[in-house]
Amino acid sequence: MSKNKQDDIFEAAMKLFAERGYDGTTVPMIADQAKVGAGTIYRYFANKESLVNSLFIKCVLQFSEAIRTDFPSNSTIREQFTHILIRIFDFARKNVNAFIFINSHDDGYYLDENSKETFNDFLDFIIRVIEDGKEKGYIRSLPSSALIAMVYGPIVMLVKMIETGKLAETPELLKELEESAWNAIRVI
Amino acid sequence: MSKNKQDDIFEAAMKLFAERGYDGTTVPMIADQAKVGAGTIYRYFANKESLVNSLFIKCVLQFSEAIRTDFPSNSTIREQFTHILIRIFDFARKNVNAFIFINSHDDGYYLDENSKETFNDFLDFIIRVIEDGKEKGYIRSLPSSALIAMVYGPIVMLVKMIETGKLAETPELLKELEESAWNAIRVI
Amino acid sequence: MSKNKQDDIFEAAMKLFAERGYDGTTVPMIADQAKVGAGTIYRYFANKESLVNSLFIKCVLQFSEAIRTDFPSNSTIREQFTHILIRIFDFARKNVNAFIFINSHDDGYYLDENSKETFNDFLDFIIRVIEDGKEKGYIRSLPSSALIAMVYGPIVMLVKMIETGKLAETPELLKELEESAWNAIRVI
Amino acid sequence: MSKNKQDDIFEAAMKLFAERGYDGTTVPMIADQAKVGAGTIYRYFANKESLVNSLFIKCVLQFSEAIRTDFPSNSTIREQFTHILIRIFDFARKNVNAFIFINSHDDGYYLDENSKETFNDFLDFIIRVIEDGKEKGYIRSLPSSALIAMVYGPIVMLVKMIETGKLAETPELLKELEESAWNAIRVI
DNA sequence: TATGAATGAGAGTTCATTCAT
DNA sequence: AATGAATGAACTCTCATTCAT
Repeated sequence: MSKNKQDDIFEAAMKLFAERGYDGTTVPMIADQAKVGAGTIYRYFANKESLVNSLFIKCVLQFSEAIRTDFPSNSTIREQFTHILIRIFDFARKNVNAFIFINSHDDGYYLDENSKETFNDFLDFIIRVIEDGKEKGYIRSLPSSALIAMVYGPIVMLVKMIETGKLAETPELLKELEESAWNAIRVI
Repeated sequence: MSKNKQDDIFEAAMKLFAERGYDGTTVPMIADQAKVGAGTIYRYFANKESLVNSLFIKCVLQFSEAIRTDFPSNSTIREQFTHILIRIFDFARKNVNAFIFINSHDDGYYLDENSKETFNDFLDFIIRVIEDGKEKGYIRSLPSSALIAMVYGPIVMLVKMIETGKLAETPELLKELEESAWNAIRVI
Repeated sequence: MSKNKQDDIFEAAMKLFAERGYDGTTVPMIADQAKVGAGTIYRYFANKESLVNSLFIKCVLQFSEAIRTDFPSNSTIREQFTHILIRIFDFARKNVNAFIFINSHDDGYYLDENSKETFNDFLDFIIRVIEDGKEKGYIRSLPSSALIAMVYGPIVMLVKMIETGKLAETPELLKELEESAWNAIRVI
Repeated sequence: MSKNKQDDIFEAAMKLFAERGYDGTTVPMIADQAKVGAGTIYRYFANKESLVNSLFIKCVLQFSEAIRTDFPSNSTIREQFTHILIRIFDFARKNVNAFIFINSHDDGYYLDENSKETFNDFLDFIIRVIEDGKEKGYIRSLPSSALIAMVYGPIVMLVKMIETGKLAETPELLKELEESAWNAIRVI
């Protein structure tokens, strides 16, 4: 199949974790999906927990990079906001399983410190943008986590709906969403 | 030590499912938490799957009723919207575990048709209100599920944040959220 | 079968450990031999290691008691020596598996501190008798552990031989052995 | 880094088997210790069982030869006895692992007929010396295996004690032991 | 010839479920 | 009606063995 078995395992685990959750996914399931022997997984990961953590970090870093690359640091807040939303949707479209996996596992009891830190580093970037917007008077002065929830909550839900076919993805929809999300947090 | 063992089991399962998910929760864990013998659970439920499904339906019906009771059918869309948001938050505050349980299990592979239907019935009520608003020109003409995502997504995320202590719940916050949510879906 | 499943497990494990060693014995083997389900073993012992340790301590304590009961503290060294040898052989005859198990597992890497201490407590009793004999001038002034080896080494080997049928046990043999062993350590 | 990989494997296996037993030692452990690839072991031995058996035979033959070389066939029984004891101790000192390996594996369930026969051939040599001594009236008329146990049992135990540091090896100790052992089996 | 990545059978262990009490 | 000891299927993980390189 592919050249790299570790990537096959990552891919398989990501898909299954996204669909059935960490505890609902067994190692043999992952092995089947990745088309490798069950023992092979243990050549690449110390155990199942180590696998989720490695996968989580990998996904968060990819996600983070997707958003930070070419970030318009010198543009207006509004443009920065648009950049982030577009990138999130782009990432989610191209990496549905990664996106769903991240959002359904970010508070798992099996995540280690390293995973939590990586996730928080990513959040910090977003929070800094928001804080900046608040200071400059463009964004409402609510707690940053609340602002994130207002913008990010809908996206997570929409992506799940699109993935399960409950909603058709259209450029118009994304444009409207972006506008709505901005309306939700901007100072009027 | 309630009078009713079935309710003790429901309560225990809800708490644990909300915290650790369906597959991360074992029947003995539930029995311990409910302070009943493990075998007792099988006097009330055919098996673990039957327990989640019963619990899910029970929670969704409670949630549904909380929102529908005293629904201001003859008021303005804006008032209806406020009613729904307040009731959702009220419910979430008084039944954190139920609220989190519903939102983290509504697409579980273990849910049977009955559970899915009950959940859809509930959604339909919300959708009807939204459709009405769209027809009357108060709400943007986006797919109803997208509009639900825009309003409900933030709430789910905020409640989780409040529950995990990442965000303090204040009346002001809820008011702001309500305004934001309305801004997100209203026709401007 | 028996009334007590824990004892069935102990008995089965002892026999198998004596025959095949700790690592050569699997938990399913023990379950089969004990006529219990494999899972039942884990109701009585946290894991396989905990089982060997519990068993080891149990056996050593039984062995120790067999030797110390009615120990003739006020008799001559020679009589004390005879007492110990007779009791060791009695114990070995009535509890072949326990005897072989103790002697083949007393330096296992899987033994915990508690097990080692229990075993050393037992050895200490023997050592004290020997030291007493040395002080009184009846026993050669060699290191006590060397003296133990001289007396105990043959016994372990003989019991194994008797168990595997390479040697027939007779009262005469035991008498001779006792004499030989005494000759080996006494001051001539 | 010897020239001969087979010997490296033998050496590594011997050390590990002596320390942890056959079942407690894995093939990768042996490969690591021998500084060869795990697959390489299978170029020299059909499987793990074949490896123990080859190693066991090799060790027993070395041991046997160490004792039989320059055996004083025409000397007194006493001198022959001394020769054997000295050679055993010499061998044990120079080949601790081989000595411990032999004595802890001579009744392993994994030994094949060939191994058992080689071991018995070795024992037969000792037995013949003993039988000779019994006939000539120098050694007690006990079963030869019992006499072996009386002499060999202490040695095995002492060597283990010396190896684990519980006892210091001194020329005096060996002399005393030799005397004791002789006292144990000689006709008085 | 030598390797070590890959494998799957089987190890230790857990847990949904049953059933004698 | 309620229990929890008992179970075995299924889980996570290990390791003897194979085989492409």
